[in-house]
Amino acid sequence: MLLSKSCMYGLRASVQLAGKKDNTYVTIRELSEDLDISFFFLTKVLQRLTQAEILESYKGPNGGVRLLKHPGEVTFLDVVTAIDGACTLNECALGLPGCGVMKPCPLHDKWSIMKENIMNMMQNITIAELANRGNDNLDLDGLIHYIIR
Amino acid sequence: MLLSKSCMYGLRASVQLAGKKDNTYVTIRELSEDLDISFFFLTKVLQRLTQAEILESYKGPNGGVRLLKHPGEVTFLDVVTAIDGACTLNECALGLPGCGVMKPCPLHDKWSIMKENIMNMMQNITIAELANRGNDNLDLDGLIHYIIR
DNA sequence: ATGTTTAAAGACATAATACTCTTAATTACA
DNA sequence: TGTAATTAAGAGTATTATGTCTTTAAACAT
Repeated sequence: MLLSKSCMYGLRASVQLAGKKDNTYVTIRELSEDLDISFFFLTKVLQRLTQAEILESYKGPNGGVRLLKHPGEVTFLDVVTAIDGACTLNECALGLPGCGVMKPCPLHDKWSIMKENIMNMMQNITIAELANRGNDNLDLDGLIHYIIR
Repeated sequence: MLLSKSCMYGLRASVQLAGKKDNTYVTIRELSEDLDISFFFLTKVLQRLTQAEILESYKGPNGGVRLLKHPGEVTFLDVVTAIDGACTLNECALGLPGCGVMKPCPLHDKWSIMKENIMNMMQNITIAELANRGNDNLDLDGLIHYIIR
C-alpha cells in the first residue's frame, strides 16, 4: 500500500469537504456515514488534519469540521504529509539506509524517477480538483449502486 | 512504503544470489550475514521464494538456496508478487473498492499512469540487471564504509 | 546407525497499524 | 443554570507485520 488507511480516509474526507458549495461545518458523524468509515477512527484521523491546520473544527451544536484554506490551495501532498508524515517517497525501494546519489542501490535511478513523478502528482493536484473530478465514488451509495448492477 | 520489508529483504537476497558467478547453493546464514538481515526472518522470506519456484533449496551439508532460473529471466516483479502478492499496484490510491474505469475515483486516471509506470519498471528489470548495476550497496560492509567517511 | 549440517514448519513475541470506546472540554440554546 | 451537541484526548482492544526461537525433516559423512 502506498498510503496508509488513515491517509486514504483523510484524503477522502478532505475531498468530500472540498466538494461542498458552502464551507460550513460538517459533523464528523455525517462524514463518516457518507464515506462509510468508522466514526471513531475518522475522528482520530481528522484531528491530525486539524492540528496540521488543514481543517478547523468547532465544538457544540452546529459544530463540526471544515476546510481552513481554500480547497484550491490544499494539495494532495499536504494531506498525505499531515497524516503519514514525510512518507514513503524519501525511502530507498530496497530499504537500504545509505542509499543516495553517492552510493545508489541498484534500483536507485529508476526508482528516483518514479518517486519524482508520484511526488509531482501529489504536489500538483489539489483537493479542489479532485472534488471537481467527480466525487461520485467517494460515497458508498453510488459505489454500491455501481457494484450491484 | 511501497514494498513491505519482507519484500525488500527478498529482493536483496535475490540480487545477491544473482550476483554470484556460479549458481551454487548459498546458506541462508551466509546471506543473512552479508545483507545484515535477521537469519530467522530471512529464512521465512526465502521460503516463499522457494515455494514460488524462484529459488530452490537443498538441505544438509553444502546445502542452501540458489536461483532456480537464470537471473536474466527473473524480474523484479516476480519477486515482489511472490512475497507481497498481487500487491499495491492493483489498488485504488484512495482505497475505494469499486474504483475502476467504469467508476473511477477522482485520482484514478493519474494514479493509473503511475501504477503503469511502476509496473513496467518492475516487469522490465531483471535481478541480473540489478546485480550488474553494482551490488556494492547490498552488503553492509560497503554501506558502513560509505556512511562513516 | 549415529551425528552434523542444513532448510522447513510451526509456535511464540513484539511492534505497528487499525479500530473502539469512554471521558473531558467547548459551545449553543432553552 | 442545566442539558444536548459536538470535537479532543486518552485508554483500551484487534489485527497485521515483523522478528525470534524450537522442533522436525532431509541430506550427508563417518
